[in-house]
Amino acid sequence: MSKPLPREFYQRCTIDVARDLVGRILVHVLPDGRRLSGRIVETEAYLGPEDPAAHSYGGKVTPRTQVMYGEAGRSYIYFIYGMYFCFNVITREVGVPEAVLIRALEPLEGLESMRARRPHLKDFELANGPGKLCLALELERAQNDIDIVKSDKLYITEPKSPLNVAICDGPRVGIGNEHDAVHWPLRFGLAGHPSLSKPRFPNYQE
DNA sequence: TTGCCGATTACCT
DNA sequence: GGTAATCGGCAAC
Repeated sequence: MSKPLPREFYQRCTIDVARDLVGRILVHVLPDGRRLSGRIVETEAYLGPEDPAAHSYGGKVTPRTQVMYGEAGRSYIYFIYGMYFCFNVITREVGVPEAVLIRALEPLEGLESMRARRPHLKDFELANGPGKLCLALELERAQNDIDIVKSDKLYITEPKSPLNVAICDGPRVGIGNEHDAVHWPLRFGLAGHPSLSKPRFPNYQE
């Protein structure tokens, strides 16, 4: 098994973590031995009490958001729109409820499994959105609040061959119209990658 | 290519 | 009871 990124990686400034996670590899090894993985091509930073788009806005603590106050390097998976899951990683120190949402992957391992579940999709479309990547990697409630620094089943690691591609940024997706948080450039992506989610990054010219 | 809409449920007020 | 860090289908342009 390749080495998970260390706790220190996630204990830094959330914006830096979000940008630095782009290009790295998310791995999920299932109980039956199947290995599902993909290159992270898009992320978003969520900045805690002062971020109107964060679940932890205003320092809110609920059964759902409790994980956000925990240790950096744990997973935060929540159920949304009655049908989908979203996968996040907790950042910063204990008590500071910030996280990075993983928004899109380029599928790398386990393509047969992913195609079998979504036969009508092209390979690059199997995980090009936060809900879709959870379907592709089979991430759900059971994977919430896992320590992805210590786990050998769910972790993020360095790619064998890093891509030398520019990282673009833009406003976050799906967070409504309140405040000027709509415009904060907290979304990061591998410039021009086919597996980026919709909508397109506005400031990136292909 | 863009935009609207319905699906479906946990969570919060 | 309203709404959400979404997706896929379909209509219109």
